[in-house]
Amino acid sequence: MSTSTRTGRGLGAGLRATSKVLPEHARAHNRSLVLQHLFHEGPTSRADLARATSLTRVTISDLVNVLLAEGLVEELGVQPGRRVGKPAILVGMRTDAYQIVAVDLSDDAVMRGAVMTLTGEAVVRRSLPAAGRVGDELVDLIARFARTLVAAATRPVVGVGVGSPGVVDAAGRVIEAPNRQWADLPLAAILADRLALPVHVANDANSAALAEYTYGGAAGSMLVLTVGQGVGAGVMVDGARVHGAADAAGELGHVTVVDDGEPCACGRRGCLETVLAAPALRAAVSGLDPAAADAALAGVGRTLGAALAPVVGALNLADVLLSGPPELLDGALRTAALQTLTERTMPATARGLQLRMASLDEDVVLAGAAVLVLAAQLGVS
Amino acid sequence: MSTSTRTGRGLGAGLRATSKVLPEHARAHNRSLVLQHLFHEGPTSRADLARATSLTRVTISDLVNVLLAEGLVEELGVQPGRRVGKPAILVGMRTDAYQIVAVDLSDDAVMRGAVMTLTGEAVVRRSLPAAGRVGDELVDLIARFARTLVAAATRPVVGVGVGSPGVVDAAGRVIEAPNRQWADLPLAAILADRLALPVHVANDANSAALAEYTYGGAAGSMLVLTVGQGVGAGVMVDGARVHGAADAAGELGHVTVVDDGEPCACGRRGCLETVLAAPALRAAVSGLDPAAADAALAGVGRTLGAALAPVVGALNLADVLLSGPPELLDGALRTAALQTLTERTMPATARGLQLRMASLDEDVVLAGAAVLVLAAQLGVS
DNA sequence: GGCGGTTAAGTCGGTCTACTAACAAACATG
DNA sequence: CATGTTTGTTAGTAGACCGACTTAACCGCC
Repeated sequence: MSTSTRTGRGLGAGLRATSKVLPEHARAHNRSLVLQHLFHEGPTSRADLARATSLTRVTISDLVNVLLAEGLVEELGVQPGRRVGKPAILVGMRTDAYQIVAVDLSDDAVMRGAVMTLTGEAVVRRSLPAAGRVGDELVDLIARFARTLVAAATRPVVGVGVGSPGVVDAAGRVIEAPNRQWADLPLAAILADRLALPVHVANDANSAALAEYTYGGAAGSMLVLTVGQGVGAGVMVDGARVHGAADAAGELGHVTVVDDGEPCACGRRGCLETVLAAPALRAAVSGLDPAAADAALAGVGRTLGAALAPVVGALNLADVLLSGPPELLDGALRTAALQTLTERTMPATARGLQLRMASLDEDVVLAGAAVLVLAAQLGVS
Repeated sequence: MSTSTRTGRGLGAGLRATSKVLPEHARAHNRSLVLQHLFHEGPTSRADLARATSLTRVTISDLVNVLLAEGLVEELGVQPGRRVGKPAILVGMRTDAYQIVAVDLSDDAVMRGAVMTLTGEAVVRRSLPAAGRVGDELVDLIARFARTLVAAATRPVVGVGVGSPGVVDAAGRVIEAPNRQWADLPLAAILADRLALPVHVANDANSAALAEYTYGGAAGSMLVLTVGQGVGAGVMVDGARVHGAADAAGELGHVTVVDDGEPCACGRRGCLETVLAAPALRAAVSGLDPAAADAALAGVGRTLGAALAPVVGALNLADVLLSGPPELLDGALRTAALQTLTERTMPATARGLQLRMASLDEDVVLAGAAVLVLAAQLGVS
């Protein structure tokens, strides 16, 4: 008999909080399963949904009836193909019945926003100069901006998604965003209160990763590098977004990659950002003839490849995506980076690895903000 | 109305399989929640369990009754502290009522195994020379070895855990392990069949990470580097083990870290293993006076720190653990690696980062194999 | 010493969820 | 036109959790 459960080594060290699961949560999960299938695979009959989810037809019918009543799905008539038996009635997700409001704060000079369909397409676009606005004033501006977007929506709005620079926790609290003079700011909660809508906030580069995963068809183990004024990253591992111990996952821009390199805005030297950010790349190739420019870009590519190799090796990533100006990234730089990456990782790791351009354009962050809402409100991603 | 759900960009690309959840799965989850609490926090009253899990006392009593009937928990009398109200009856997990058989295949010369308590302590140890045994012959040997361990157990055996080199998928199939001449070998299924017990197999370094997480009190975002004949790694992200796109996560040993470095067994040059594996370290310091040896080790530490910086930055890890010979690792090497890591990542990342020795000794892999069983059979980790 | 207040645990009935079994509807085929 | 096949619905059942009530055991205070 053992009154001393704690004689083991180091037991009881960390409290791994997990929360209870009720039958209703199970139902919510199954409901999401149905939506997820309809979202990614298109209209499907109840019987096929049952086969795909391995739930019974009865349960599927029940779930579909609820979704029909909510207006999230609709019946689309009988399936075209003529087969034996009673013809199936197709059920499809009404991706145009609801809309999502997305806000992109990654550019500190201009706030960008859109009303989007559930499939990630912008219906209405707005932007607003925001240079110099910081702190609470900026929050006010965002709230007003979001309100105009909500007003511009032509369908009921499911929620509001925000991609913000800085460190953002899972609850949408901005832990720190120096450029915006934000610290420990519960941005999601504030906006949810003012807009009376569900609001979800995440780091902009992490949002980009979500967008490429959900809308861009990227693999479940992948990394997205966003190259713009700075360099950011978002990582998905085994189909889940990586948050990190202090919600700061993806901070690759300020990892040192060049010994005794150029000084960086962060105060140190040789950060990835000092060679890979768009301004740095433009400076590196300005005034050079094409061949020399390619050589310069290839050099950056090799540096990038060397920096990514340990990450790819440790996580066995399937996709590495570059998001940013294609004229700078999608050429010698990408080729050299892929070659270096392949050379510096073992074949088992490099096999099946892709290093390609992100498939979404400058709307990545907006689309990712939409995915935040989609995932949280409907369980679809 | 939208018959064209698939007009979005790239929708329907990847099938993200998730399986249905039934109420009984919810119950299994809640049951694990109770066990998890008892395991990590020690004996607890039903009422306290209810408060900790936010389930009701009714449900907790029901779950506890089932666990009592199974002999997994026991009543331990009233709580010592005298307070108002009816004294609570403590319920404790009977960590000595069941045992786990663990096998460590990381050393190709000798197979190590143990009968372990649920708290990860070895009760019986066995080892068996295995040099030269490969392929099916080795599988036979493992099966017989495991059978003797099962026979040596003094309590009912919950299951068998195996830590193996090579790439192992979630189902315990060894995708490839060149040294053992294994390819696409369903090791877990074979052993489960022969032993008539649940068997779980995972990569040895990944097992080590699990062990440090569960028994060693490591954070939920961490990386364990195992340094021995070779170099392996296991990664946990946000409390979950990383599998990787092709189940090859943690292959850091063969990431290139030195340009034009020493040739490696894998056929390439300058792999981390060529500088960090125990034989390489011993060779690097042999015949040197202490100061020169420390300088050599510090050099390796700096190389290691530079290789880990991108990983730590991308994942925002809280812990990096070194498992291996302390006389080589726990000195100048570790200090230099930590310093380099701190210098090469941004403060937000480096803050709260620890680089320390693993807290478990040479039993790490065995303990990790036990966690495989613990997690899969009882939901505790 | 008795009595109210407090906390722990068990009991009973109700709700929710998904399942099995059986059935009606609609179509293709011979 | 009968038969077989597939779809979707209806009715009944078992599991899982909860709220409300009850019993049990203890403290403290008049």
